[in-house]
Amino acid sequence: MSSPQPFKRVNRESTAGLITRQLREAIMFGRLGPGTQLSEATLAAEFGVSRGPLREATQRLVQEGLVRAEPHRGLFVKELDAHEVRDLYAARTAIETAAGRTIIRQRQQRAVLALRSAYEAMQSAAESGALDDLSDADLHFHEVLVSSAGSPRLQRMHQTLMVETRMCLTALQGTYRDPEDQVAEHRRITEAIASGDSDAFAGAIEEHMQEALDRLIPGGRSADAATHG
Amino acid sequence: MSSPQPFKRVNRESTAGLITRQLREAIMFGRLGPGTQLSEATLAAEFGVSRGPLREATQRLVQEGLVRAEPHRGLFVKELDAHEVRDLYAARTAIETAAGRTIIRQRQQRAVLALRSAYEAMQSAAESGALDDLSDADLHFHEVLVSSAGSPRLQRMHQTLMVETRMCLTALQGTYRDPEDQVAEHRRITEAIASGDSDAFAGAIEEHMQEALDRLIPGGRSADAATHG
DNA sequence: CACTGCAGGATTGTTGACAATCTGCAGATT
DNA sequence: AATCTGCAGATTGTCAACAATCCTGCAGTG
Repeated sequence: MSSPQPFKRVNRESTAGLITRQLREAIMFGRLGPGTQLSEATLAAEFGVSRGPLREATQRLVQEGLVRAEPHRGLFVKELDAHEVRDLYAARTAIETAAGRTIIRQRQQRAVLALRSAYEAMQSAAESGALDDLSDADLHFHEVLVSSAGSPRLQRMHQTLMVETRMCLTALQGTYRDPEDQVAEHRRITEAIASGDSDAFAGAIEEHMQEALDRLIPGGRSADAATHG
Repeated sequence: MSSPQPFKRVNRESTAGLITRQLREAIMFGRLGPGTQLSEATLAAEFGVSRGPLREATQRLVQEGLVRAEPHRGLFVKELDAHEVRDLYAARTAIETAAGRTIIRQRQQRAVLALRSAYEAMQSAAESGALDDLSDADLHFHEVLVSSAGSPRLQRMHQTLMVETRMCLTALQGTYRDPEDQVAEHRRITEAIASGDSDAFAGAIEEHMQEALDRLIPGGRSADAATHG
């Protein structure tokens, strides 16, 4: 920013906001596994607050789709079955494709630089063999992709999806993947954007998502539209 | 649907849910205009409930992006400036394009039928000169488009966007538009999907959104990326 | 032996009151 | 005259208790 502004804004995050963030992270990284029931009283005691702010926090997570609320029953961490995971990646494909196309249409050089930088972070993480860092860099790459499009709404929707993505990755922690491949796919995405080839980019994203899906749902092929509300 | 299910589920909507819906509608249709401050105490009294459930309801609206919360200041109905409206339609374009492409890829005949039906509803509304009905049918068409893709996440994100869209339409109530054009654009969209031409469809949607934007922001052309945090 | 009805225990949904914070205005000061 | 200080009023943020609802297990009955 151009204005100096020597002091940071004082901590103005609401209690509910703090709790929301902590719970979200706990869910993301599997400390609260899928299906776990969240007891308001227990959590409130743990956080050292009353049930009011805690309720507010959980309601936010419900709206984000991370927590499922059954009336008078309780709150449960959402479980992602194969169908859900497919939907998640379909939604991500939609958002990220749109973001990339926007970047290409606007010929945003800054976005290309940011993506290259994010890509290089992945590369060095892969070289040093830090798999956790590589995973982080991977997610970060996709966040940069969407945020570069400059659409607050797209970005907000994407953030929610990325939290769920992290849940998936946490779930298959321990599974292995060739870091080379992982980096190469992102290289293709980056270069497609850099060269301004919109269709090549869309194809690369599509393939990338399919790749991820195949790893997450080994057996799953078709979505069988039979039981389809 | 095929399963009979002779009884509807008993009314199990929480108080907060009811209030959320009412507030949302009030905002959508301009009964609570942009910038209006929402007083918790006043609203709670009007709804005849305590501040607890009401707070829960407003929090949901905040997360949906319809209401802006300033800490210790109050809640304000969000105002959509030109930049926001552009973003809104960009996001809609992203979602609806993705939905249509999915439908085309899966060759969903049912979706084509549903779209044709929605299109015909627009047509008859246009012929009878019922502009409000035409407007409703228009929004319904886009909802059908997205819901036909069968992606819960896409649909949920789209619903939020459609509420904001309705806000925009409410704002320019009284402005006129040739119903013929409006219907024709949706005809092009429908036929592009029916014929399976993915790129033609994307073009039709793009153009449709641009058309709407031009009407909403008469002077606005470029998004000037200068002040772009 | 299977089904129905009911209390026990626990959880959520709701309420009204209390505390912290912000805005705007009156009054004092330079 | 302009600016700063402090108070009043109003609003939100938080809390602990009350009421309604739901699940579980057991006794009773055909």
